[in-house]
Amino acid sequence: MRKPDMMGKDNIKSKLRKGLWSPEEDEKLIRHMLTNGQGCWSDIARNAGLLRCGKSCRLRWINYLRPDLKRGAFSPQEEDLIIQLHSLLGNRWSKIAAHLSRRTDNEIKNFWNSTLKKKMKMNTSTTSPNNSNESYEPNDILGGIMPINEHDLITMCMDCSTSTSSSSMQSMVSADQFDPFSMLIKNNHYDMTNVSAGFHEIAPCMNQVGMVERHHGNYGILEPNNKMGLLEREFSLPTLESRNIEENSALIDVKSHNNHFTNSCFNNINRIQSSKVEDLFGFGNHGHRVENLTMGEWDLECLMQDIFSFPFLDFQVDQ
DNA sequence: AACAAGTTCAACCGCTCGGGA
DNA sequence: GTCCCGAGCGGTTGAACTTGT
Repeated sequence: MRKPDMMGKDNIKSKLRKGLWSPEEDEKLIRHMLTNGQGCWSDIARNAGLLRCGKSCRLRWINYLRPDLKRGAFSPQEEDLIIQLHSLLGNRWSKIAAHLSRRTDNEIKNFWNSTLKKKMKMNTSTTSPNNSNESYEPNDILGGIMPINEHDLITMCMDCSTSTSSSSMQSMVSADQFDPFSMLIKNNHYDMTNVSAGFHEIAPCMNQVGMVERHHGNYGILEPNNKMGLLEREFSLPTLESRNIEENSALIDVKSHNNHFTNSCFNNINRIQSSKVEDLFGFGNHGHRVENLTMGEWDLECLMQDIFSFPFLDFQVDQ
């Protein structure tokens, strides 16, 4: 025998609307959010007079109705940044979104799956005939790869020290791919000579390089007294705290730095030899703790933050 | 003009995680 | 300790739209 209230819950659940949102529903939600601010989503759904579950309201607000969203096509800079971040973070869309101003994880995910994935695939097949059958799939975590052009590859080969055999280099870098993380380490002056001793020797250093914790994923707090017109979408909301790129008026011009990037990278190859960073650190094995840090925890945020301070990445004002 | 095939993207689903009782 | 609930995340779906024939 089921409890009466549970049956009531089921009744309510079955009455909830699904599918596309109507303009009326949108307006109700916007109006409620602007007058009452963010709270418990199931309460919001109820109080706004919406026959939707809280989850649906949250998604609609975050991905579509939020007034501080940037709509429209992704700029080349954003595209580059997504590629870069995805090579480092993999499918951690929310983390990637946190570094793109006013874009949602859903939007980025869709953009990646519909556009960038194909582009990467095409790049791979044009620059590397040997890999033509392989789809572009970055390694799970920091062993991610980044496509580069043939010129850069040649440059890298020339820069590579004589102590590095071409075969050992190939074991780390395929014809059109290389591992950016080694370069990240280099640019932070981490001593890669001892890297194979284990990640736990490096992790403490990472907290000493001015890596200040930054919080992501908070979509801001609404001003309850905002009286601006609903449909004009000119609400004065606090900016998203995590939207650091444009707030810093800066976007990475990745392409122009491939040479710096790759040269720095390969200056380290003779030290790192053929070991991939993920192998050295055991990143391939998710969930393993190394000195109280899991991969998900060990300051990817800080790492990403630090990436943007690296000298090899010029920041340009995006206007 | 009509249809098929391909693409995009809003929304859903299932899962994990954290906090509170 | 564990149960419940809400928030958030990533994968997936399918309707709407676009492009090709």
